[in-house]
Amino acid sequence: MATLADVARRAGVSPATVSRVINGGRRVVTDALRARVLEAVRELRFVPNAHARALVGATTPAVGVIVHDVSDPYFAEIMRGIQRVASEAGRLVTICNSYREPERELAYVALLRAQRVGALVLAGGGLDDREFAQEMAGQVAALAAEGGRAAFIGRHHVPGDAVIPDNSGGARALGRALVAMGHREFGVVSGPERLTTTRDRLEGFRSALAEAGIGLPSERVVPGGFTRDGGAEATRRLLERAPRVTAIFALNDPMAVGALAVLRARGLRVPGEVSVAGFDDIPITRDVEPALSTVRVPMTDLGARAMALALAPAGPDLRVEHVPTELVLRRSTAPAPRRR
Amino acid sequence: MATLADVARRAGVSPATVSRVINGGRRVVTDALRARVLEAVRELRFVPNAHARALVGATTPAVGVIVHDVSDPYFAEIMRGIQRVASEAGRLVTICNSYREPERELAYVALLRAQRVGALVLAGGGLDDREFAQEMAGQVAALAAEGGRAAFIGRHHVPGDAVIPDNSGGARALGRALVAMGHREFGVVSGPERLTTTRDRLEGFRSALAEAGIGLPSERVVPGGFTRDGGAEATRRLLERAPRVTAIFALNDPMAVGALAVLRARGLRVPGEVSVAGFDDIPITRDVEPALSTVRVPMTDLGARAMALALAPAGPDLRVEHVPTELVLRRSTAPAPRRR
DNA sequence: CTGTTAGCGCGTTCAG
DNA sequence: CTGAACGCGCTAACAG
Repeated sequence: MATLADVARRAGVSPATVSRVINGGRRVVTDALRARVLEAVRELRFVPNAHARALVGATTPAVGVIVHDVSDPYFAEIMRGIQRVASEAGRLVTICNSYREPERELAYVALLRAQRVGALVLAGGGLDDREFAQEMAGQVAALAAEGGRAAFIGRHHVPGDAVIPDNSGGARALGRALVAMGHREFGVVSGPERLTTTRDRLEGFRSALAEAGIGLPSERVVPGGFTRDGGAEATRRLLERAPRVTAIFALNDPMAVGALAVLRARGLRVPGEVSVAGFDDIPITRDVEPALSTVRVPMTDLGARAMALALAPAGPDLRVEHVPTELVLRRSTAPAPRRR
Repeated sequence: MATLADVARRAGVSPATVSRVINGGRRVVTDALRARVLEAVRELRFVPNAHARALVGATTPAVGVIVHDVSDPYFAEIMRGIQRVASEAGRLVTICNSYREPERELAYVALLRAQRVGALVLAGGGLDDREFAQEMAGQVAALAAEGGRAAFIGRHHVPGDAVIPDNSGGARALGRALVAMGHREFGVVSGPERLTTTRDRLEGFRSALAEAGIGLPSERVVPGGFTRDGGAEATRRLLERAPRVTAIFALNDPMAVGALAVLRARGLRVPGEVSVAGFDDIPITRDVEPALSTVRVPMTDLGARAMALALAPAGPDLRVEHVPTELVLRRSTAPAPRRR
């Protein structure tokens, strides 16, 4: 493969000159030479070796992103914002799927550090795990020591820049709305228990019910994976335990879609007999039947802000941005039926 | 940042020994020394610089994937297969979104080459563009010359290993089925015109209609972006031009979902007045109302096969695998109404 | 303006 | 089994 030295030889100039032409912010090379060099570059299909370049301290064009799963629409929307900001900064994004495995997540941070990405965004709620948080904090500190910068999306137990959606407040608003509609028998299709996202949403919802003196016994909170099928499975279990619920809160939209599918299969009318609400407001919420009530999280914005933080010049101060969420009522929620 | 030399100093050994411990396929280092070294590595949170490593010819643990857009469920499913095979091979996947911009796609190939990923999967149909194909062929050849390997998903005009779904055959099967249901007035919600995927699906559908002596005038083929909104927009234009169609074929599922939304908004019953079909069989097809008829493309399998090809030891032979597709009829298609 | 020189951090010879 | 020395491809300092 062609190297800078090859190009220099072919153009009859020194390596340094070729380097100047290629990186040439300044017009420090004669037009005649410059033309000869560019010609040689084209003929040889020369691409400067990014590794050699990074080795001498030049910055990498890449930034890194670690998400749980890009096939999850939540992260897909976040990616859109990330990509927009990165593009504007002339950076290329490399994405890594951790599939919620802490070990893989750490391995990816190491990989991206090894690749010397200057900026790193960690999307996806944090984990309530002391050991993991410590390990991650160490990695992030190492990255910072190398002149890089990491930004988290969601609440984490790791010190670092972060953009945090108001999960608790959104869930509380939803809870209040359902209570106002007369619901008293609630069920929650919950997410993985150790995620801060799960905890915050659950806590907000609980607090709204508590305001009205309504309890939410733990058998009414059924955990599952944050996916459509996870939601379906949890909904089945919930209906076995509490067949008389009139409102189901799924902790994210794909789970809510799974809940709708199960209710339809059982012949329970939504929202006639049971109301259903999700969280996030992913695009599909408008296309299911009935259209899904949910809490809008400005996902694209979240991604854009986090990328901007990660791309900002390093500094000692920790920047944390809190982002509001918004209740969106559609047709899947309605006043509670007289009785079930 | 900690370097290999730092680790060596701390452990009281030579850099070469540290290197051997880290890459140590062989047991060429005493257990005692090895332990000292690993201890130092941990304390310093040392991560070998991937750039320096790549520079001396070692392989990276990373493999690269370039897709149009991971937020498209089609690619998300493909990613699942890719990730599975990569994980089994102990490789980490870095994903790049080209957003269908040829220039960005080429830039990513260069970036990944520069990062010395040994294996590269290019997902997403090819482009009918001579210049682009040539440029890409050059990049892929350069990658091969460096000992790497690229595999394409979909039909491309670039010589290389590939996994190709039977787009044409699937569309033909769908066309025949609709004809058999008595449909005669067709409309197509089409994709970006220069993609081979668009062309192949369109061609297959056309050929099925032609068998029955039915023409498909070009004003009945309305192009749009391969997204839900692109489909909605194209459907609106189609309905203006040809208000009496009884069957709409959207060239992928998200577009079909957009079509359903528009038809619902206009009060046209599906499938009572208009039948709708998509392509790919992404998960959401089961959750829209009515459930969507489509052509199943084994996306996960596509990804897995392509990754396996890219990971296979280099060889001179070109391997191309053709993968069948399968017609899936659900509730969005039905016999043609008597008249409209 | 251009060429020469000296590393960046690592793996890999080659001696010991 | 271990250490010393070299060079991967490039950019940055310094001369000229």
